[in-house]
Amino acid sequence: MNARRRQDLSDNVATKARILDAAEHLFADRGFDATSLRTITTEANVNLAAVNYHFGTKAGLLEEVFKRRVEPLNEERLVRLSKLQEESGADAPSVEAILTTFIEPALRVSRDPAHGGMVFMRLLGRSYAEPNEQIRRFMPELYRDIEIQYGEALGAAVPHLAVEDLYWRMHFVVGTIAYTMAGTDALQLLASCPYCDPDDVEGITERLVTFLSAGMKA
Amino acid sequence: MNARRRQDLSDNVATKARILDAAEHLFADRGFDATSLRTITTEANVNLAAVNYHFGTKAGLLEEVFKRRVEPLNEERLVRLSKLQEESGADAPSVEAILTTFIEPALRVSRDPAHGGMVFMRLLGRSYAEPNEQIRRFMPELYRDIEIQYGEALGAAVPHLAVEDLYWRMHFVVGTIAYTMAGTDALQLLASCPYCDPDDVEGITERLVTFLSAGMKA
DNA sequence: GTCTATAGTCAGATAGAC
DNA sequence: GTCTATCTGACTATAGAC
Repeated sequence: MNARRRQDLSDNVATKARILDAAEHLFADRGFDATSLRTITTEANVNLAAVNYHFGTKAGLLEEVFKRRVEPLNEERLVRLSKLQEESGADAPSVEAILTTFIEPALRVSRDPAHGGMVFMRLLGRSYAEPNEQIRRFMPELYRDIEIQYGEALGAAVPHLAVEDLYWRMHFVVGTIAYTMAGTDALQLLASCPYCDPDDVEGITERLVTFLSAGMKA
Repeated sequence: MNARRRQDLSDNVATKARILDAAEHLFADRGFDATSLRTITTEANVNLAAVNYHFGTKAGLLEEVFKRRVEPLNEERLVRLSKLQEESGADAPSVEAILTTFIEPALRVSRDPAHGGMVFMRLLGRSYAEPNEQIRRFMPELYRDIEIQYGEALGAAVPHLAVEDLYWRMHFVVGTIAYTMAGTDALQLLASCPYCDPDDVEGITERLVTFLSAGMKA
């Protein structure tokens, strides 16, 4: 009996996870609208009706795909930011150090296939610019604490900046990171760079921090 | 007879233009997949079959929507860049001056409703991150000359930079501009900024140039 | 919790009259 | 060049057996 229940539970979890994995991958590759439930359930090796059973609607599935990755990611960012602020004592942490606590957790995720890896990062990057109603509704919620905490930290790091300048620059920072995550080959706009390796995540991170810190302090 | 022919021609042009206008607006608001030909033709006050008659397919319409705006925009950019280089003579133009020739034409377009205005800019910004096959195919073509000319100009302006660093920074620049154009309220991620006015296009341009130039020269 | 079968809707595209 | 009418196919979602 217990074995049976465990089996049921494990199947249940595995089914949900398989759907989430397939959806994540397909949404990242083709976009939300262009991905049908049929394609998702086929790739996940589950029945077509399973999505509606487990997630209610296709939009519900999309939301779960994001929540599963973004919540732990942002928690880690806030923990690192707190630690950094404690270590700095009375001094405000540097812009570089603050941005590093924001970017490095994303870097870690992007290298860990078990947490979505580059696939989810691509999806996340694209989502910042998407008109999809569902995404526009729940994403700001997922980022509320991030905005507040990083706004305060960066404000202390560049106190000479007017408030509106600070916010615009934070906006630019987020945009740059989002587009970089969305895939360096997103539009192959810079297709001709023979030296650029999109898989060199550490190198990109370093370049991002350098570039963004300079802009932030300008 | 002549009057009749002129009328036909004018109807033809007006029909195509009305379809393009409606499609541009609806694609920008809802995205490509989420916009049906029925919605477009209804808003344009033309018959459903007109899209297929004039543009072949829905994808063909999308391509025309982009071409109509991007080609003149990029031509103006290249003219300004050339002029700037002539004026500078043997000296390389500054990063700020180069970026200004890139951003200002977009600014001008965004203020001119007759050329698409903010609506098209939003669509264009989003398109950089879109997985749509059609867009990924024709956009790099539209930007080939831009990439070459600006790559050379910026390379001369920051000669200390390694080639791969230059390309990455160009990528960051394009990403930031695209994201900013995609709509400052794209995800309302920075919703809480009480001072930020998304309609203050000159102010945003100035801030963009400052931010990006600092990053470029870091 | 999983499956089959299907309802109900809407999509892009075209044939053929005018 | 424009229109009506319609084809064909795909989609999400659900009811109900197991």
